[in-house]
Amino acid sequence: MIRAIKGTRDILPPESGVWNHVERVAREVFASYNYGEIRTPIFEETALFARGVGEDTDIVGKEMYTFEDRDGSSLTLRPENTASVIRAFIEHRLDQRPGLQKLFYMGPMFRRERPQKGRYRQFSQIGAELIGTESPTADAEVIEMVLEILSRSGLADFHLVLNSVGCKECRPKFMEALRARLAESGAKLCADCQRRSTTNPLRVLDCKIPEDQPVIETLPSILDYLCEGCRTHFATVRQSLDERGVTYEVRPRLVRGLDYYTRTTFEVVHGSLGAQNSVLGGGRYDGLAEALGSKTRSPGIGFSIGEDRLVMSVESAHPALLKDAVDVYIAPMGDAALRHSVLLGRELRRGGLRVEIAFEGKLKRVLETANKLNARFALIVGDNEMAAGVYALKDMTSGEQQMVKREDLEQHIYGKYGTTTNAS
RNA sequence: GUGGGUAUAGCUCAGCUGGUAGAGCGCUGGAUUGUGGUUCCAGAUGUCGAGGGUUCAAUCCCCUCUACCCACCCCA
Repeated sequence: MIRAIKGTRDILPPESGVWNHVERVAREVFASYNYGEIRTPIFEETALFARGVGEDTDIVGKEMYTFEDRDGSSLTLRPENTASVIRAFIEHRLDQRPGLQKLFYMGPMFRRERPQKGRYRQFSQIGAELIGTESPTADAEVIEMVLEILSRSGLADFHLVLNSVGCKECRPKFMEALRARLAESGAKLCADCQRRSTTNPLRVLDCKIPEDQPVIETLPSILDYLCEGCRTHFATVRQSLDERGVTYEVRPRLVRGLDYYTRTTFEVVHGSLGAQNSVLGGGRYDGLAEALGSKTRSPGIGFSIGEDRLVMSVESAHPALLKDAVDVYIAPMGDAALRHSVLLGRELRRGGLRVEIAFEGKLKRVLETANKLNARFALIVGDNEMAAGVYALKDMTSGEQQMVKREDLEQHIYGKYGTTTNAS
């Protein structure tokens, strides 16, 4: 048997309905903030990610799906989308367009990691980029927007953590101080942290081992090293969030996995996700466009939601979304009734109802199926009905059945249930 | 890349100190020629993950492999 490749999976109904639900919500929210969709290729020149994401990141170092094309060039399946968006921004001279560039995307990304709960080799992200402003109010607006997507998707108990990682002026000073401190007292830390001290000192700050905490407490905080510009920028971001009523936790030890972040970084975590509790991450990247060859300075801020994880959280909060139901299940009795039902069903469908017509089977069997499919109504079409021009409409929940004229069907169905609420 | 767990029917899982398999759900038909949900009856479905070893005999014990899950690293 041929199976899906490790770390990839099929999304089947009814779960695919939850995916559609969160994507629909995201599109609505993006539209309300005036973002337009950008669709970039799924593979790019390897150099784009090497330069854009950062040579020293794990993503570039060991997780990319890279392959050689027939002409010998090196291509890579996109491990994230910000680099591609900036590449497109530069390539199409979007900096020359009026106003800010506000772009969103959704789609699959690829990283060759060991799969586990909430982590796949092909996974999907929903993200957005706001390019062309350094305004801290923009940072706050982007954060507000992404939280709006979460809450309108049905998530309630998520937690926003916020930090500033400084700029190319002040971060090196902090890194220097951090390395110095680690050189002094690093020997008291766990083996992992000793390794991190040289490979990725920032990660030491994020260590969860209780025994290491006393030492970690004494390590310098980035917030104490911010330059004047970064300090006021961060203060204004916080003020704007406060004024919007957005609650957050400032976590000076919040570390992001990509090299391009400057100033504001943020992350949202949610329980129910296992060890991978981060449902989205984002931040500002003021130097990225120039690093990728832009002639004009094009500061930006963006985020990306782990759609797989968001869906997982929404499902745990709203199991009902996984129960999709047909509105009307039509049970024709005999060939003439079936031909009649086809046209009747089409009318109801055009009226916006979710309708299924049983092509074969005895009435008892058909009603059984209607029941198993959670049909709200069964509509029985037999000789009596066709002759009289009325149909037996059966409410599958209450069991009540009444004869309804053709033109009154929709009214009866909607009258009882309002509009349909199917996720998909 | 490293560690742990699991692998038996379509699904969820039982299966004792070795004697080649069971339940629930689902599926098919019937009790009921035009009425589902609750009952009742009957039925179909397994290379017991793969390969090798021990044994008279292996789903069970041993070895190897593979897949999946969880965790580490790291991240969405």
